[in-house]
Amino acid sequence: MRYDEREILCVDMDAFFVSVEQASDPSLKGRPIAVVGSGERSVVVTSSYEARARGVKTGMSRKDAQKVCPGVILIPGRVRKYAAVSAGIAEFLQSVSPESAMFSIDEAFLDITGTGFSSDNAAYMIKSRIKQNFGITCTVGAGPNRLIAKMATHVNKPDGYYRVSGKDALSFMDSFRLSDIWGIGRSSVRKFASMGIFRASDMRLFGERRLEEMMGLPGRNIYRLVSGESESGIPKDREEMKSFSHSMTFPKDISSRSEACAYLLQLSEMVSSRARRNSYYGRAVTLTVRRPDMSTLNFSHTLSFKTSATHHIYDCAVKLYDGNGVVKEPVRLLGVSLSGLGHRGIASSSVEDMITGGAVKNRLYRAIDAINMKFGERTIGYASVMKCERKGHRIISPSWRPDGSRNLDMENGS
DNA sequence: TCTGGGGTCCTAGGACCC
DNA sequence: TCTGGGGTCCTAGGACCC
Repeated sequence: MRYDEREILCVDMDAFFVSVEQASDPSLKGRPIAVVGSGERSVVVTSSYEARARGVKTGMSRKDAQKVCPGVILIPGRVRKYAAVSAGIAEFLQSVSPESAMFSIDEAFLDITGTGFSSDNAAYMIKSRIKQNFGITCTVGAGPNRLIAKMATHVNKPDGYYRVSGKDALSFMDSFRLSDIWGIGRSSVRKFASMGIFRASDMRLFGERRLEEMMGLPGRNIYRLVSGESESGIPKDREEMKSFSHSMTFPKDISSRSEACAYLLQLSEMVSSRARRNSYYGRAVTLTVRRPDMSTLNFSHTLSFKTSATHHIYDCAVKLYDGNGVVKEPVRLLGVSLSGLGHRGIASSSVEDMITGGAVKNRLYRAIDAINMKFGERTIGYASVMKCERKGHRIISPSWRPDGSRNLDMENGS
């Protein structure tokens, strides 16, 4: 296999949210801490290495974390703070190479080919500057493409560095279990295990042709992954969003329609105000319903027009709720998503609205958005939403991007 | 008192049109 | 009238990522 003569770095922050908390409160250093969401049913998002050593894992419920690690310090996440640090890091990395991009809030790729830096020099410089300027450590992986650079960060984590040359790429990939390869998830691992394939080397022995015959295109793509093939280019920051969504797991499963509708209104408002703030309009509304047994259903409907109006999205969500018999069983989670996005729409003025006062509603949304922007989320809102037990807007996620229209306007920010 | 939230991409069948 | 093919849109579901 041949690789381009490129030097790609992957810069991965170590326990990012936790590290930011420790940098701003040094008394937390060296202690078992975990950043969590705020709901009763929220989970661990990130934990310190001390907590990990005592069994705390990402995705664990708060209770389980406290059970395996008594005395663990649970800290509700502050997304704005993390986003600000992430943006600072992005700016710094741009100065190292203009061919760089944050891939998520805590991870970046750089192409340093032609910058005059060797991978080793760039890596050590980046590590020391990030430590100096932001008070946190990171791990750098280097390789001929993005996949290998990313996989190389797994070798010496935390606060490490590892480089893989093009000629070592295959044997490097062969050293991983399938489950540790970026892009191969639990479901694929299970499927391959049933075929007697456990490691990258097993799969390469199995052969690309056979895999493609058995699994089609996805088989071939996975074969290429385990062979260390991937794009070497740096992904440009995506400018256009494809969808906006919000969902909510309730403290207790709900079964009344009126309660569900209040939450649907709240979720519709969260989605549509985000769309309006970023000048998007969407056509497709999807309702997500999770049952107490965790089974999850999606129902969607495509409107004949693009909209960013709360009442259009809400009406659609309620129709999907009513039209699919959702009310018959208790609900653990509800979600509303808007997709089919574009920058032109009819605001809140469908033809019916022109007659029924949509233009008035449109002005009302603008006023509500302006007030909430100025004085804080939900300074003004729907009365039925105010009754909701779960006020939402609190759960954090590591995937929010430091810029653009990703959701940074959450609470618990600084 | 198990199991969050926000995204992207892909597949597959059916409807519908040419 | 019968037949088939291609293309696109819609809906539902799944896999995977951070």
